[in-house]
Amino acid sequence: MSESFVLQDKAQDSHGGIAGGIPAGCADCPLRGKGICAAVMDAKSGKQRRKSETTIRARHQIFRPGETPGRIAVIRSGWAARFTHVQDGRRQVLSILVPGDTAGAELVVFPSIRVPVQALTDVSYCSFDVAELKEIGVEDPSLVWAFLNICISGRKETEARLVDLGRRNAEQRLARLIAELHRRLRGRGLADETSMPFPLRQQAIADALGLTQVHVSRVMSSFRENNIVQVAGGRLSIMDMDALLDIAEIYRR
Amino acid sequence: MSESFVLQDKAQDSHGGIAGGIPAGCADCPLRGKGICAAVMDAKSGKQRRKSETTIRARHQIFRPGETPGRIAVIRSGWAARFTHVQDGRRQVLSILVPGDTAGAELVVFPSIRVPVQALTDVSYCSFDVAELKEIGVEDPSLVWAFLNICISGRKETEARLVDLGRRNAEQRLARLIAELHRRLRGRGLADETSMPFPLRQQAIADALGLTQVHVSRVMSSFRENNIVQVAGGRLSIMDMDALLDIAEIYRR
DNA sequence: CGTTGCGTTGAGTACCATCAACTGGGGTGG
DNA sequence: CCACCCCAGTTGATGGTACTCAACGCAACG
Repeated sequence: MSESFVLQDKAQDSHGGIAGGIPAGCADCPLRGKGICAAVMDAKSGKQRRKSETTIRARHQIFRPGETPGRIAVIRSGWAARFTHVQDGRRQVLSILVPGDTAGAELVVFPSIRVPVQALTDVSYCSFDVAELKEIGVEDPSLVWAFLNICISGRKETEARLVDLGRRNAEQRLARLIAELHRRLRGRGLADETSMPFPLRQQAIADALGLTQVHVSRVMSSFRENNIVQVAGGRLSIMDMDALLDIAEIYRR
Repeated sequence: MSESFVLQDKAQDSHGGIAGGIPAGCADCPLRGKGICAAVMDAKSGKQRRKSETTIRARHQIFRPGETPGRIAVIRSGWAARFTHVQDGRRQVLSILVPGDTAGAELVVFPSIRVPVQALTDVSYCSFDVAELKEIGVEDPSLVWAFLNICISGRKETEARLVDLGRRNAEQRLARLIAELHRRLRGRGLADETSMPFPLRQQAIADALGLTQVHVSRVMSSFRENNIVQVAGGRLSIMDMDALLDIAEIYRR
């Protein structure tokens, strides 16, 4: 259903305008021209500079609750998850972040982190200083619109997940998660037509879908037995896209 | 968990600044000075005028899917719900709107309605023209920030609900819904310490919590039997706030 | 070669759904 | 005024999806 990432691919401005001002390391970045990066680099003032790229190991946290990092992260490679804990220690994953996604956008409004972000694989990300972004925003509202865009898209995505948890069974949830991830990765050139990188542990899937790891295993097994999807070597292959979308209740035009 | 409505009560500017430009009907509005209304009325340009107040009957829709109303609604009285349908006809309520809440904020980014909004009671609301808002936003970014604020707060709320559906049982979900609504209404002076207006049908609660109406009835009954909450005459009374917050796993400082 | 992490599988169970019957209030029309 | 219906909610019986607990397989790793 919802597009998670509607950020319009802005006109390729690689050779025009502020070409000379492109921060080092962005030149070859596949995310250049999209999302926050596009908005920042389109900004009239040349103030903002990408902070140095940071790398963080799998299982470590990019943002910790209570922190006030003062910077927003754009994932450049690897997968991460935003999550919360409940009383008894179980987790709920709020969203899964793949390259091109933004973490910590709420810092524009709230100074401190309430939703920790954990790297699911080794992750490298670029940081943007919130204070600088705000300054730019004053002169150039298009940046703020870009934020609004990201925020509203993210909310749409969260709401889609809410419907899944409220009104769909485990098979549908899993089928939809897979289809959704595939669609997002495809849109960024990170997956081919029937397969994609898939570093998610079953526990992470369970935490995202409101299930237990054991049950995710069962549903996965049933998908495998029915030749619908298969996971091997860190990749997921969709063997029967029609069946998958059928279970997911996603209809192509 | 989350404040749904963090919009700072801006300084009372009723007698300063643009006092002369306050649209008719706003003068006595309790929402004046909050949220979008505040941002619009603080805007330097005097362009925006509140559209005439609209009233809509219970069960009717404020926004219909596919529509491009070109205006955003701020609920002035009554309750409404944003929802979606799934294949088999069941519904999932994405959020419940009470006076002061905004409906259709996504129209700033997407022109057409994807999430219908239904009035749960008779509802009256004020409309703001999206095109005009955008114009104002160009001159005065603070309006866009107000939108960001609303959007991020809304997302926080949705995510809190996501955790409920993913990781909490029916009792906890209901307790949390009640506590949350009470907190929101309290913040707007629409509820007293232990009771609030409560026009929700059990089916609407079920649709919000991912349950069936029958099960909501059972949980409600158990709350009543344990003297925790009670619904009568369109109002809900919290007889035992400690027990309620305890079930909800909400801890007061 | 023990350990650790991840996934699989089985047995028993709980929570909530489903189906269905029934109550009671409020409106409407005969 | 009463019969009727509709709507919202209650209650009971039954069943299924997903949870819990637990054992086990397997690969990676030190």
